[in-house]
Amino acid sequence: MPEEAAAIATEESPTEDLSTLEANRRAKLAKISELGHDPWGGRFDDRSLIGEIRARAGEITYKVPDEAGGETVHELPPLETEEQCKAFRQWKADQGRGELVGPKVRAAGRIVLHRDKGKLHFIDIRDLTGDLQVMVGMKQVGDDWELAQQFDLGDLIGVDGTLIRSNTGELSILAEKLHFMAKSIAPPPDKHSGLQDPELRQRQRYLDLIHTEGVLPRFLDRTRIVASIRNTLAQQNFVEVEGPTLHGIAGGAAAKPFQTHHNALDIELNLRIALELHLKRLMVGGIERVYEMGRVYRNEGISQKHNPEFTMLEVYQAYGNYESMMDLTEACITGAIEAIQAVHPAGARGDATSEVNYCLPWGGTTIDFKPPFARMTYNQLFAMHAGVDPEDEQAVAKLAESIGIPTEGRHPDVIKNDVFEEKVEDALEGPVFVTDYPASICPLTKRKRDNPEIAERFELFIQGMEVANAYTELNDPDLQEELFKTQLSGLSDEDSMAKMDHDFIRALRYGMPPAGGLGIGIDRLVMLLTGTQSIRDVILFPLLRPER
RNA sequence: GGGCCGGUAGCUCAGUUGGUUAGAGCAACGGACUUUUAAUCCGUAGGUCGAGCGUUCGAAUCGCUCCCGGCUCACCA
Repeated sequence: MPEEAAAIATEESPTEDLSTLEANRRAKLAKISELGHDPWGGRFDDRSLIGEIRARAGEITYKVPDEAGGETVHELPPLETEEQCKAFRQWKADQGRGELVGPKVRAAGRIVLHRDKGKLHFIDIRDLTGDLQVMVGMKQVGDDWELAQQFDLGDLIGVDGTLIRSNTGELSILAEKLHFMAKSIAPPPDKHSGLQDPELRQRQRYLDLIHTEGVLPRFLDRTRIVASIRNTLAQQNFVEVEGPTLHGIAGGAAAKPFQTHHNALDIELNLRIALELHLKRLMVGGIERVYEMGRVYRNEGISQKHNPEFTMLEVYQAYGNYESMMDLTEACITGAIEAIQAVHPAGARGDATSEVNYCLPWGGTTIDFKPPFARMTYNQLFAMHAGVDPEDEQAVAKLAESIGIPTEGRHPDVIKNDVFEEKVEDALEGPVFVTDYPASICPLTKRKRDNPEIAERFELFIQGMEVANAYTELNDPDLQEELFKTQLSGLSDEDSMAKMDHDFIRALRYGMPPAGGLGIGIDRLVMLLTGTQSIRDVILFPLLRPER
């Protein structure tokens, strides 16, 4: 053979033995077709969820025919311990005849374990609601026995059979008819340890959902939390809307936007960084209680608490103020806790009562969400955790210097706030509503009537994380315009004119009702309510570098 | 961007001071088994040790560069 040809042959062979595992699975796929089954399945009506099937365990009986031609129906004893199972097997043997009788059931799921014991296979299938054992016996399934030989871990199958218990008490479907739904050509991860590499877990989230314990329930909890918040808001007559995500001017927060371009209009656009300005326009339009829960995009760093796209809830309530938003925040969070606990049996969390447990695990500790949450002023917390009188500018500046915060030529309140972020926020285990912020660091907030130094604002801190932020909103268009200009004063005229949202100011000039406004970071709230330390574990597909 | 740690079979991981042909479990393949529980038992096959360059008689192991990831600090909110 010429050298070149040999080189080509070896170059090509890697693709072929790239995976003998895959080749084996493809061979079985072909065999399934030969046996007259569609290896990619089809509609499968009237199946029950595994959770529903498990709930029917009590219907299983043991029928013993008697001499008169009738039969005696025996209820099954508890079969939880080895002794109980052994005793039941002995009892069955003593009866001489009789059989387990259970309801006919139909299930579908993914094969996650496979124990092949000669002419009887034990197959564990998994669906959204849990796992269930299927017993496939050569005698019981007849022609489908050959199909069962083509099953691999990861395949999706359907089963018709009788719900029974095995000799060891395990609830099982004794299969009578098998159906093939889809072949897993790619081999699944280790059946026991699953995926460990955090990158693979995020990149191939589908595998993580199937194989990593706790992942699917956590994301289902996320969905329940979101649904519950919508419920709470609906009950209080808030109207959900959908604002634009493409903004000419990305306003409503101080963050770097992602930039994009519209071809037909030939204009530059930004992905939104906040929901605020359009929701306020809608309040002008008469939607007095309005909210949006949606994705915002910030072109900034990634950390355990930051993903470039995240879900934000913003709520505005006409004729309310920041204090109305405190009650609403509490209602949303406690409602969400009740919603996720309603689906987890109380015992599963080691809690014998059926009452809602507001103490949720977090790292090695717990967070007590029992309402009402603590409410403390900014200055109180400052004195408590920074150990310095917040009114004493000299002492605050001295403390700032000592922890490396620059003070030269900066506003005392700005220095104070740097110290607050450094010394106080991390110490706030919470939940605690921090109120009465210095007005100078909250330019877009209404001030207290009796004390213009204090802004009507709160932030909710839990475990050092800022979870919610609320204001009594500014509705004076002239003042708003003024503050926009001040905010942009560092930029060139060209830039500042470009960034001034004139339409928003124009809207305010038609009169926006006085209102309370609230923002909640949904991802962070989900982290706290599910005991998850990383934001990437509550986002199904966090941003990753492209695969190389 | 800085510091620390890591990348070995499809998956989970060992691999000594640089020393023979790189190992195990699971998964796969062949065989036994109709009540198993990560089934078990016997046998077989499976590797560009992240990539490249270098040091050396000899490199998974040492050095340099790069790629990828994790943790952490910084940045950002």
